Amino acid sequence: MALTHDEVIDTAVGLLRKHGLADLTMRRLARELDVQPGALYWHVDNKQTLLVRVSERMLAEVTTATTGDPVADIRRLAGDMRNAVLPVPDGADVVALSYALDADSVPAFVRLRHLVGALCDSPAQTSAATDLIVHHVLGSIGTEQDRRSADLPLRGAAATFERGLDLALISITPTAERRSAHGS
Amino acid sequence: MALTHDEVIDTAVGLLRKHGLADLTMRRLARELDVQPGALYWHVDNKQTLLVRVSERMLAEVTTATTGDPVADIRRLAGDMRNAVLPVPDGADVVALSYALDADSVPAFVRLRHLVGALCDSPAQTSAATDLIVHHVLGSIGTEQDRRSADLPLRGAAATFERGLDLALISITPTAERRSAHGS
DNA sequence: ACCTGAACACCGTTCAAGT
DNA sequence: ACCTGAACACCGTTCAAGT
Repeated sequence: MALTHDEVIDTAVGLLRKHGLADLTMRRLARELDVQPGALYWHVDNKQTLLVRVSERMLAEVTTATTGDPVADIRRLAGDMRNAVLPVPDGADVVALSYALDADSVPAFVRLRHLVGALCDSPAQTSAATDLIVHHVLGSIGTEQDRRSADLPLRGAAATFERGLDLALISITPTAERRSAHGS
Repeated sequence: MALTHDEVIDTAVGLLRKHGLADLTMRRLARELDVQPGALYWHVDNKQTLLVRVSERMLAEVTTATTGDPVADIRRLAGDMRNAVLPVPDGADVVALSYALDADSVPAFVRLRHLVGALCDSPAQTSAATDLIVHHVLGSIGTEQDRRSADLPLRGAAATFERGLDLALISITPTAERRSAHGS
């Protein structure tokens, strides 16, 4: 039976999940699929675009329901992204690449932008705030993954992630709401 | 004359600056220095620690003078980091690695943390805000470099960088100061 | 102390040729 | 249409042996 594009991507995600980027090579991927390395190039253009597809697959299931409160929704969405990417070694690097090259094709990013937009006055502010949040989410995960792979202590990674996210949210939350959020 | 550690790092920085990570290989580095690849391992443990030293070298000259206003100083320091890293292809990735593995050995990061601390009430808030700012700075640069190397348009990268930084600063600036800053 | 030579176990990508 | 076989031009790292 012939290889499919999806089969290639799924196997690539599995390889990344198990061993990280160092073992996600075109040759290892081919071995895993019992084909010659050259066969992969019928299904993907090159390794870079393969990684973009891998990133999209990793975030495909991050589609939280809306509660009506944008701040709460952003917090959940960011948390879900973290949960999806953190267990995949080097996941943050791969996702950062796809955010840079093709952010619009990742529903989770599109949705985040939409939620942030509900709190902002201008498109420029929406862009800046979305970027700030994405950079923090991916930066936190990346640091955590780099430290884990070097066997360094993680200190309170989850808490630092949440606190940084809260700071980013404060900057786009009207003062009135902010006061009530602090009280809760 | 014998090779020195500094000579190895300097040549590595030059290679990164000219061609990016894809051409900063141990073998290419050895060729540039007119030695056999194995010789490098007398001077550095492995490629990963070489990259950490390269990052430290890249940021070594980012040591802006203090003006007394922490917000202005943070803005300058962040801008100087951007100017130092942006022209070096894949520089953001390399610096992110060293921030994760050994942030305390990079004076620019230590100084940023100190400046942020002057605006925060607790060590936990200082950590969170420093992380937020560093993630934004490196994330912005990384996105810009990924897009540049893929020949994609950069849109207003510099403006988005500044706006995101401003948002991060708002979150740790007392309301009173914020109002006067907006007026200036 | 510092480096060479040579090896080991790999890479991404291309492309004529097969089916 | 989809894949093999084989090549091209590379990798990071180790280590006995030389000076």
